[in-house]
Amino acid sequence: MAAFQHKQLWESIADQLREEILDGRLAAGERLVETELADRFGVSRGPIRDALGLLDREGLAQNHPRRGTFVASLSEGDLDEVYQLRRAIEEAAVRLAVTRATNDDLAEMYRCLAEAEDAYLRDDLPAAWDADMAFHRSYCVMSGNGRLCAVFEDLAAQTVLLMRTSLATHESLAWTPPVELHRQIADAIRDRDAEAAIAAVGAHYQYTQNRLFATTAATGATAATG
Amino acid sequence: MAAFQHKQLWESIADQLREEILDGRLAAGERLVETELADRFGVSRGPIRDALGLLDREGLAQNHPRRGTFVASLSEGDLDEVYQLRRAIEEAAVRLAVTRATNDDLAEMYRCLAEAEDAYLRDDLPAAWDADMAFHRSYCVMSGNGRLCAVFEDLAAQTVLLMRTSLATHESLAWTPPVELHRQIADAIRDRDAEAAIAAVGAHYQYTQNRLFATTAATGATAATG
DNA sequence: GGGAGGCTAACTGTTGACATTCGTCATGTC
DNA sequence: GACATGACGAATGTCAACAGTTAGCCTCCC
Repeated sequence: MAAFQHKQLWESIADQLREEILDGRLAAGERLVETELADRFGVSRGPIRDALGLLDREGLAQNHPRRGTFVASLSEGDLDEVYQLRRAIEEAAVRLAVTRATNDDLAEMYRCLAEAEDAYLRDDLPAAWDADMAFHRSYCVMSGNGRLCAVFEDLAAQTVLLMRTSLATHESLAWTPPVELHRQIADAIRDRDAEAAIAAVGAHYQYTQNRLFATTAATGATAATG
Repeated sequence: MAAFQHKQLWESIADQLREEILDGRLAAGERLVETELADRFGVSRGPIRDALGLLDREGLAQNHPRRGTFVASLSEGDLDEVYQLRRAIEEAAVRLAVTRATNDDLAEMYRCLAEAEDAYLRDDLPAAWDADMAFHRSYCVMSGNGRLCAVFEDLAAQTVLLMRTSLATHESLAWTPPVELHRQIADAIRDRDAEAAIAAVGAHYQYTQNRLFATTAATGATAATG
């Protein structure tokens, strides 16, 4: 199951590009020229195309046939979609997690939670966001559902991209995430209370979406993109 | 927005292969040799590789690096995963659908429902399954969430594959789907009652999973695959 | 006779090159 | 002066070929 398998060339390239997109080194909307990337990575265009294809399906890049691939530039409509889906995914995740979580799982979850809270107190926002995502990831993994985790990972990456790009310029988005709501989720999972856990996830996203809606409404929504 | 865009070669090939996999012409576990497919479609291996890559990410094929691509053979564990995710996705879909559904949308949904019921009465199981899936699809589209629809489509295809393959030999799987539960979903959406709609979807999947669990438990679960 | 080792064939991963298409710029006309 | 038209350049889609690896089979040895 865990046999070490040679990482494909295009897989490594995709990892590298994904990191750069999420870091912001590759700006949203930037064109990804196959020949340039091929030169840069010292490979031919084949693996580059495979890597770009993966990023396209992950939602981090957008491919327009015969016109090229661009770093995804996500709109506020995309933000809505991502958060709606994340709520659905995570509600299902906690429903399963309460029945499957081991003590080690719970410890890992609380560790992420503590790290996030600690980072907030230190005013280290990037670290806080990372730990926050790790917390959400922890109970998705607990669900034991690989497909669910895969969808979560895609949405997590797109969330990071959303925060990194246009929407990040709205300084009001650098708000303090609701640590109290996070703790409600964690405690409900620990107590094996499915209904409470689902309600806590729902409350979390209700709060987040209200917050985001207030922000985007205040700045004036730019309607359509791509 | 709806500009006619040239369909890529690999996209057409993926469509064709997907159809054959879901039809059963390509059996589960069967090897998909790139050179053979290239000869068959009269193209080179490039577009074939792209098509297989798409099917891999859709869950209809499984690629083992350096060993080849095979038609996915899904286990009972996969069945659990798919249904857990479908429940999550569709609960979210109806929550959104109740706020967005137009009269035309509702009419289309009830048309699918009627067609499904009609097919059941005619004992035309394949047509019934198709109409059933079209019913589920109808309210996913209503959600207006493109990412949600994309995930649904992947899961729908995998559901068809599950029914077509190993599990289809269990004749008890050819049960009469719960038309009453379907109607509850439809009526709740029509009445713009989100809570009732979500509950109806939950009840539908609770019933289905109980049914499937009873079936697989009775036939003896074959534990792991791949 | 059974098992380990090497050999062969086939397929995948990758590469470089060609043809087609899209965007851009310059030119000509109204 | 502004718009439409044509040509040029560049990048993508596709193709054919090479190298590395995997799986299967045969042979040899115990």
